[in-house]
Amino acid sequence: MKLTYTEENYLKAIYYLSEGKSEGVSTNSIAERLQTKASSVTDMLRKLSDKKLVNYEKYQGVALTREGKKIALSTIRKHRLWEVFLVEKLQFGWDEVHEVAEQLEHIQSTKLIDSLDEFLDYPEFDPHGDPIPDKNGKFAKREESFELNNAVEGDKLLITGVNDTSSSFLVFLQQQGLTLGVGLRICEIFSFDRSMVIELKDKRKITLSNLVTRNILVKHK
Amino acid sequence: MKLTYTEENYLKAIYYLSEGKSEGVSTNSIAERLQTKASSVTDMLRKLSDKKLVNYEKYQGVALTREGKKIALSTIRKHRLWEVFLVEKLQFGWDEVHEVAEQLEHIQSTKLIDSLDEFLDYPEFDPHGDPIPDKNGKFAKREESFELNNAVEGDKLLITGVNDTSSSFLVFLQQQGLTLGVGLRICEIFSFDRSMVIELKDKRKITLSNLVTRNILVKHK
DNA sequence: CAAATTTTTTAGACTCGTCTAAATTTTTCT
DNA sequence: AGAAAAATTTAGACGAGTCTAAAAAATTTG
Ligand SMILES: [Mn+2]
Ligand SMILES: [Mn+2]
Ligand SMILES: [Mn+2]
Ligand SMILES: [Mn+2]
Repeated sequence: MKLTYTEENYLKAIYYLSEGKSEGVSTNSIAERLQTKASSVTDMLRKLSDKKLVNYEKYQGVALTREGKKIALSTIRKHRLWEVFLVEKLQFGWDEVHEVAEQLEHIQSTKLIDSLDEFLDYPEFDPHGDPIPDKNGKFAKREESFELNNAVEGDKLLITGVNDTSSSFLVFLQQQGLTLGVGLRICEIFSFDRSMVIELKDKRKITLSNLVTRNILVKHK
Repeated sequence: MKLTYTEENYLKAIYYLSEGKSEGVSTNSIAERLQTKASSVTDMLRKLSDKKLVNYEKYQGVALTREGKKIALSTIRKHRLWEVFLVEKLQFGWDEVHEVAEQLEHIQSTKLIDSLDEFLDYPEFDPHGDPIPDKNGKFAKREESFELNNAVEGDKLLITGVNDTSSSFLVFLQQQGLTLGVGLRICEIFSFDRSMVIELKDKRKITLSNLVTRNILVKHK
């Protein structure tokens, strides 16, 4: 089945919006995510439904079919592999890769993506710590990660990912030296606003607001 | 200026068709090259003309403006750099790269292409021996290359490129061990059909028809 | 040179993805 | 429940890129 750029983006959006949730995904949430109008979404849902990529009933929200999910995962796989390529091989910053990967993920060639996977030595996580589906759509589990704001004083942790992948947040983390794989220790947590003082390997102490700690994923060292 | 995939393909086609020639490029030749209809070409020429990317007068053929040529060269640069990437880094065969490069050439990111160029160590030629324009659109000259059918008995030569980049021709050459950089010596030329017997480094002798030799570029060793 | 042929453009239509405005259905609130 | 609000779909339109069929211009030929 040959899909357009746009159809793939819709499937990916529906996949992300349905993560966790058991009900169908709403028209408005898709519209918001794709920066388009609800009426455009309705049109596309009918089209994807005709192609048996989603189960869609008027006013009832939408869910991916097995085939639709397969395509969404394949697109996510391509996106994340390209992000690894950009960071590892072309020295992009982790805040710079998303926009380009958004284009590269639509290149159609099975051989290309499998060769790229091999060239990158079968990475399991992208530059933001998100797991990369393998050829069959299986994820490596992001082992016992949790959000930094749930840690307690004294914890020694490693950064494994981020929840917010916006450029501004990533640049902020980069400036503070907080990147994937960096180790840290919780020195102090202020209960009145849940802000935290953490210490890095080089003894530098940094204070992070709760907004920040909620968006950093860590695991125990 | 943000161009569509299709507009870039038209500019590239016009560039190739105008190489050498001094008159304008004909509507029909563009249609044939892009596997479309003359009426579609006329529509697009008007559009490109409005954007000042081509000089177009009804019934008079078309030529690229300075800006149009710049975009065509940038697209060709991207195409050829991606082809080098696919062959050098991802182990594609030289017959397999064109189709994928046709997609990759439309990815929009200056940083991406400049980083790729650096990553590949600023290659001057693509896997078919075609020169890669630099950032400013300047080509490395393909030094004193000529078509193999113009060689004479006894010549010792190196393969520098091909005229025909069709998959079937490239697979044929590959099978015969005739790839870029391979050395050969002309043993004999049969005047009745201009077919040639050549000898490779490993002493293997191969007979090539004139159709083949016309499509292989060589230089003196 | 005038007729025949070829090339090119125009006219009108179609698909895709989008939009605005209006209608309809569902949900929320009093 | 019934009204108000919110969510969703429908109707109708548009631009990009394509097509076929027909008209117009240019070129070739007798
Ligand atoms: Mn991304
Ligand atoms: Mn995308
Ligand atoms: Mn090519
Ligand atoms: Mn192309």
